[in-house]
Amino acid sequence: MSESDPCTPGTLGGQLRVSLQRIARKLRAQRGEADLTDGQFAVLASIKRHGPMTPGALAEHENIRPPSMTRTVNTLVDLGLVAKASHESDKRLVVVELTEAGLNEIAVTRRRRDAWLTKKLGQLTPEERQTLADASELLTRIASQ
Amino acid sequence: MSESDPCTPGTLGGQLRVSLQRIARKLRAQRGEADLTDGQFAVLASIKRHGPMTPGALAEHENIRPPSMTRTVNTLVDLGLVAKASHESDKRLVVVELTEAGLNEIAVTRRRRDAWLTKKLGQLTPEERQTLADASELLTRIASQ
DNA sequence: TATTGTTATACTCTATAACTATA
DNA sequence: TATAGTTATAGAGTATAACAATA
Repeated sequence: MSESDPCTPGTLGGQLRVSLQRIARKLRAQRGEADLTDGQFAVLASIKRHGPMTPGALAEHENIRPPSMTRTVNTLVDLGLVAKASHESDKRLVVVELTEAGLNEIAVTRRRRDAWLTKKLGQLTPEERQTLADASELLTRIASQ
Repeated sequence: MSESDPCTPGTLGGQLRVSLQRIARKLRAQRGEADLTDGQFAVLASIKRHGPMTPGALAEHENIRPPSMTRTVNTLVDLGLVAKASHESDKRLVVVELTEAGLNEIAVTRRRRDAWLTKKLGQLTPEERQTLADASELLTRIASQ
């Protein structure tokens, strides 16, 4: 009945959820004024990771509806960060690909967003950083299931 | 060029940020149809944690502007989850407090939101859960600085 | 005159439904 | 007929600016 045993899945679940949401919120708050929104940046990162994709595939990937993705993609096109190409064989399809500027934007934005967390991590001990590195892998595994 | 040493603050920062945002997003996706929004729930949790507060204080707490908080609070009042009272001495102030229903809503929502993560944690080894428990504390410390 | 809260209004991101073009 | 993408329109949630009440 040690309800407070921190390693019971139930107890840990509640505690971990709170800490994860709190830090995620803090991370989000580091976004600069002229920065891309989370949704816009996620599209760039998705294309970089998985290669050029159709708007439909991007929408499914980001868990939003196709019309919303059309808007996001058009914004990115206007910003010159992605380009639309037509599919070779199936003319219904649009393929969204990164431009040079888009690729560069990913690097710049990542650097800026990492800065806050990197600074905080520098204040930890090597052991604590190792714990977070291990946790990072576990969380990625959980999230991908 | 061990750019990939996972315990360098810089490398870990990028990797951890990605995993944190991914899991936070997944957690958010567990929100049910009839569930409160994150902003609404945060208000309830904030009042429970810190006691009755003015809309202004809540707005500052949640990093949104006062007019937005007025809207959120009014929605919660309509739902019967909070109540507005007037301040004893300063009649400009409104004090927002939890109702019984609001207190109950916190418990129910927490239980529902914890369910998904708890299930995932049950599939880990005790050692892995300990790692996440340790990480949870570290992340809370980082977020509160 | 300063402060607190609210109202009026607009912008962003998302959604559903209807439309166009292609298979 | 079915599918991919888009356009049209609407609903949250947030913001800024202007206003009312109180200190």
